Amino acid sequence: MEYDFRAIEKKWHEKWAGQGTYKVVEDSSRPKYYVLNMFPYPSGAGLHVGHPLGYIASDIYARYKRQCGFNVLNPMGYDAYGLPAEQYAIQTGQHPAVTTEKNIARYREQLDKIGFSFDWDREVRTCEPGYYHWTQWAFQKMFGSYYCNKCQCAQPIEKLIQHFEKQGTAGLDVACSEELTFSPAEWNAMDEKRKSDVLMNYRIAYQGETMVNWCAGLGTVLANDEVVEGVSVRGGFPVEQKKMRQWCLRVSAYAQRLLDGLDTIDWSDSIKETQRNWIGRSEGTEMQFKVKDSDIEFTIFTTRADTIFGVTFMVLAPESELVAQLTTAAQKADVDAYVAAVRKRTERERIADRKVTGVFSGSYAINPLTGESIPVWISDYVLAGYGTGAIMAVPAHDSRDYAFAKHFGLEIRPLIEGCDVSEESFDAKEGIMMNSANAELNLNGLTVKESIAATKRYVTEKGIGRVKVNYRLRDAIFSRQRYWGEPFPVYYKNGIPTMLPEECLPLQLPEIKDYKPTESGEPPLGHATEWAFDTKSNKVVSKSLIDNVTVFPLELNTMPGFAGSSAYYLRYMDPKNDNALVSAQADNYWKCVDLYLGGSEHATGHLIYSRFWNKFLKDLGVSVVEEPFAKLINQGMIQGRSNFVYRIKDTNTFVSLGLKNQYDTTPIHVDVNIVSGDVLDVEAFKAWRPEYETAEFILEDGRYICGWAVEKMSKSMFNVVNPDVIIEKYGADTLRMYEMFLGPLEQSKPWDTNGIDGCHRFIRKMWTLFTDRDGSLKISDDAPSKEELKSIHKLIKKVTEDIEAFSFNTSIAAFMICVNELSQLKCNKRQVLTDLVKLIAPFAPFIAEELWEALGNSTTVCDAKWPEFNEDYLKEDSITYSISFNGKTRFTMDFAADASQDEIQAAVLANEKAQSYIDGKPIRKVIVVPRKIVNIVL
RNA sequence: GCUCGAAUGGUGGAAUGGUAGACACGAGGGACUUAAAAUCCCUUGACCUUUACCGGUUGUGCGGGUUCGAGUCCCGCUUCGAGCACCA
Repeated sequence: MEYDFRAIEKKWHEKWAGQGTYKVVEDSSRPKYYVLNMFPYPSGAGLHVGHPLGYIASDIYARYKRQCGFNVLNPMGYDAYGLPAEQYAIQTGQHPAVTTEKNIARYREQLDKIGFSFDWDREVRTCEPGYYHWTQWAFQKMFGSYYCNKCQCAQPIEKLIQHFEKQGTAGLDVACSEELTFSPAEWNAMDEKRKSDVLMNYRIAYQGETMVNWCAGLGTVLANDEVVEGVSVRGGFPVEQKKMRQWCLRVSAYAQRLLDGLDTIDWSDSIKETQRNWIGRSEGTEMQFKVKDSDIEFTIFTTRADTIFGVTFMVLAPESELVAQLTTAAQKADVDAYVAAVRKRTERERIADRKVTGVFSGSYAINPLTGESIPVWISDYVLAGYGTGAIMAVPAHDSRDYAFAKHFGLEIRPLIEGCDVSEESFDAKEGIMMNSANAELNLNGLTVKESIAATKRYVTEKGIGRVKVNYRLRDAIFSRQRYWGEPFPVYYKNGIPTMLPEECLPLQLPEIKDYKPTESGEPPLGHATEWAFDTKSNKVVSKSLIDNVTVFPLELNTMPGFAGSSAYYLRYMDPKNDNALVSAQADNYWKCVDLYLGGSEHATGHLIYSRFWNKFLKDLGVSVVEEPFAKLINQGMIQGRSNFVYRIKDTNTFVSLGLKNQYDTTPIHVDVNIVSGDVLDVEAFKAWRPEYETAEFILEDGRYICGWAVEKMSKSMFNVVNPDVIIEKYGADTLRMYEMFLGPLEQSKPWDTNGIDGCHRFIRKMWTLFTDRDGSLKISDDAPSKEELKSIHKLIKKVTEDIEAFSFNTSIAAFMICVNELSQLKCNKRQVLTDLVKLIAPFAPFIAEELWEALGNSTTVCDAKWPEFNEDYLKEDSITYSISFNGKTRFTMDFAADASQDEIQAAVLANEKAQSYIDGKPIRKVIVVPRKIVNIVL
């Protein structure tokens, strides 16, 4: 019986499919375990060997858990809506629905070959109406909710309306875009449109006129996490700030819960830290400043209330509404010019060029503690979107204020004893205060910390300020001016956004011919002809029927990519349910994802949105847990290992790596698939590109050696390795083993096909443990020897510990050692080999099934009980200790395994050789390290 | 600038404060073979010593410290990676 992996893998693939081996149903008699991978975007390029890394790791864990008796949910699906899918469609000139379908089929084919234990009956696709029904449903629920700060949860908007009717805004503590004040009478007098606008200020899904990241290159607005350094993450197009009316999600309302939740989940510190940074909680003080010779008051936010006596000017953000109010007639021309100039600058220019700029408004504010008049300036170093868009400037103790003061020649007043502010500001929150006293408040002599507390207390009591917590986290912009996304289930009733009745969901994405985005931001859905809502028949009808009486226009924007990926883990629990996102019964059984695997690049995107979305669903009573992903592992990226050939300049001659320094050469990327062990297949190279057909080579030792470098795996570097090619040559089991063997799961590491032979040899070596050269099974029912039992139980212990710690590379090393030992021992004992098959099953399921069957089992190895470790087999009769003097090993001694430390110590000191080292010198210390070393310190 | 993480042979990487370099690749040598492939065995951090065996020195980015003993812990750097960044 030769190890014919192609036949074996085909056979088991069919059996698994035929027998529904991986079908999962809720089973209250067994504990559940939910393993999940971040589902892929089905891109046009197909999978490369980097993609399945996380899937393999989670599949190993899922299979292990199943063998340990858990009912394991391990689903897979596709994140099919969104920018990448649409960009690919546009590039290839095909409809996104067509390319998406094609790409999914290709992904599925590739995934299937690797032997995953996915329950494909639970597959979800975000672009299918049966799925996005519930994305739209959740959006409607968010629209119909506001966030109560008192009870820290979402509430139905009807409750808020009742409050307005009875009390207006009095006694309200809710999340909002801006603080409004009105009486019940005023509320009741509002017309429908006005009421709608007011409620938008409170809804969790709301429409707001906000500064957005507008990307003309992609023809859409983007969320903050989709923009890096002023350009779009997708495509790298410039992004500018623009005021637009957009749908937004009030993620900021959940900032504190998102922060607190981090302490309850098992995620890496680095990703928690990233999220904490992104949420950016900052505890400070809001203070009122009166404007001189005016009844205008404005509020600033500061974390350094203690420095109030050092304020020498104020600064407003150019976008602030106060700018118009505070600018004096004399300064108006200058201010207008400045504001216009700032508006012209894109985000990118602001980042690239951080010049100090600003303009005086002409007004003065009154310092509430000193009564001094202080000039109010306008500068773009103050951001409109953070705090109140206005600050008090303390140049002595803030480097930005310092730079501004120096530039415009404003006063710098130090407040901390002994600090030198002649060259730079003293920003540290330490030291003893000075120059900080008025008739009622004396901070002099206090530490900075004490002063902050004292000032907070003072301004609160005096009613000139209050303690305030600010967050950097902004609301998520939820509209995209693109075609390929979930349509909003919204129509416009005379300008008032209105939700479609729930029974009309899902609102299906219409087929249109021209789905390309437009530079002006006009959504492609504007081209749809059947895109109006008839409130009489509750049907989508032609736009030509719009009469704004019973037939109204539908929303033209679509939802962003993260909409569909925010609650998909819930849908896997109950993917075919037409009546609910998930049934209470399924939800109560599976609860949350126990193990979530994916890349760390989603730290500030998907992983925030998903947590937010889940918290909202929890408030609604749909999700049963506060945090959706109990444990998160971020697998590292697989990088490419590129190969180079060296062309001598202006020739078609290529010189081997070792000789290239003798010539003037240009390195050229060469396809890694025609290079083996850094040796170029010269004939394949000639056939690779027409221009190389006549290439000549300068060889060393008769071979052409290529150079190499680790780079991102990408088509343009010709270093993409397709898993299909590896599987064809070595089999899926070898691929799985090798991906895990490459290195620690969470670390980025380069793919190097050269090393794969080691894993393939291991698989074949294991095969020969079971079979004779003539192909017959060579299993014996004799009792195993002591050595054999020791070897396999060492493995059981190591592999069990390593899987629990997700240290798969070291467990594979342990397999290699064990199989080597068993080969040396010529072990053919059923008991030992049965355990070996059970242990290898999660890693190499195909060969495990084949051998499991060969051992005479009729069930699948997936349900084979995980072997139990027995410590007795590892016990040794005697242990060799190294005897050291002053840290240097001198000789060895054997002791019984159960010898006590005292016995060992006494025996060593009585030993003749030891005596010769001691040689009458006093012994300071004897250290007996269990099972290892006896160190005698003289 | 702030926060977090990393640095070990030619390569990927192992090492609860206890014999650094497991395991694998690559390389070198050998066995089998007409030959090759496949397979198996040996060597493989560097340096020194030796005909050989044996033996020695040194060695985990750099500089200190704690300890009988440090890749591992502490302090101070260097370099690389990641996140945040006029966030008041």
